[in-house]
Amino acid sequence: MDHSIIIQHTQKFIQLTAEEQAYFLSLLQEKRLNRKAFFLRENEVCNSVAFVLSGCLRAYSVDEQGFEHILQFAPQNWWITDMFSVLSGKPAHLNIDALEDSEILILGKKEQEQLYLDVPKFERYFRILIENSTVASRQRVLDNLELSAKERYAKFCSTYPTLINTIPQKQVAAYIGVTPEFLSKMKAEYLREL
Amino acid sequence: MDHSIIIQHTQKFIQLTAEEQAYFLSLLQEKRLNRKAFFLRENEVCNSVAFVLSGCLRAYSVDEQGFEHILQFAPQNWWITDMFSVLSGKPAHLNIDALEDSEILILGKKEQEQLYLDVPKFERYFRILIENSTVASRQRVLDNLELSAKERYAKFCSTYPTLINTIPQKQVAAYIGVTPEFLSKMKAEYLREL
DNA sequence: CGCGACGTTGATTTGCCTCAACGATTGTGG
DNA sequence: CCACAATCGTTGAGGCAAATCAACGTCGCG
Repeated sequence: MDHSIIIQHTQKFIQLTAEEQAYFLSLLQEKRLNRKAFFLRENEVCNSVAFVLSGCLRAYSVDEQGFEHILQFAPQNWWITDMFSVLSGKPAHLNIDALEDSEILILGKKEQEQLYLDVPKFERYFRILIENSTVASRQRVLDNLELSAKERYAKFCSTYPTLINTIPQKQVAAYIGVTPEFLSKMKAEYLREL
Repeated sequence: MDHSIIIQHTQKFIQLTAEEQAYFLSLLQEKRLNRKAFFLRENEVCNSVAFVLSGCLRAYSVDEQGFEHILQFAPQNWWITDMFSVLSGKPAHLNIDALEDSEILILGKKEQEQLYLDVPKFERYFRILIENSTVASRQRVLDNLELSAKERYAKFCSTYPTLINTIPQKQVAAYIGVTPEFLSKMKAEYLREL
């Protein structure tokens, strides 16, 4: 696996010495996830965070009628976890699995806390990531309140241009909050307009 | 104004000496906001965070058709700001105003950064708050995806029992994402069932 | 080959919106 | 202190966006 990817990612936010890089990598556990394999199942307690080296993961919940609703996609260079479970120590509400064969690096909660103590720069790294995550999820709340299904689809296409061509369309539907049938009809109408 | 309220709030998360408390308070600027007065207007750059001592604020955006969509209520003991604008230095998308006569304490961005340097415990305080905020807004995204309007209303009532009786019903509608007319009809139906 | 997952399309239904009219309450200026 | 406007909540008739249900074609894969 190519671990340089995660180092490159940290370098967008903080400067690390070679020793700090090596130490950081030593705390990470690598793992392959085949398509449909789980990183986390609901009702398990989650005590780690995953970084995606290749492939794509998703976090979703399943409602009473068995429908999946996707909270987050995590393609290359994204972190993913159930923050509620990690912070509270309670069982997760989310499922996290792989949409395609993927390679991930896992950072345990204990290792993360130790990392903060040994290399405080990482506090900054993760703080920036969580700040961005908060801004993004708040914006998504507003998008769901003010945009129509068509507008949400258009916004998704412009925000995640690479994902549209790689993941099944029904996964996009489960993210923007419409049925797969309706998304299909929207696309047909959209293309007819061109 | 009763500044002890904010000290009590910090004490839920961190332990402060008398000196640290006094220093913290010295960085805060107090302000009265009458009903309908703004803390922030969209297109302004926001460079501070507000803590509500009394009253209630709200953060909302206005769509193309002039409809308001509420992202957050901030009653007593809540912090509120446009995090996107504070972090990026770009113009705010949100409006923040007072639903009733309110008293707030304002912490400027510079003062906050100085506070982190002088009393690192506050990094922990604000980190915990932002973590909780992330978990909450992510959960709200899922709620909007999987719950019906009736269920969202029921959840709002159980999550914010005090707010239901103090704020106008149309504000609740703008938060859960329905028209005021439809919320009225839902309530009528709800009461008829009892 | 045959099965399962996916996408498409059509007919029908429904949850929620739109528009309009009407009291009740609040607040405000004369 | 009253008159009036403004805001709010309620109710009803009708409309639309999106869901539901069902049928069918396609593709990848064991």
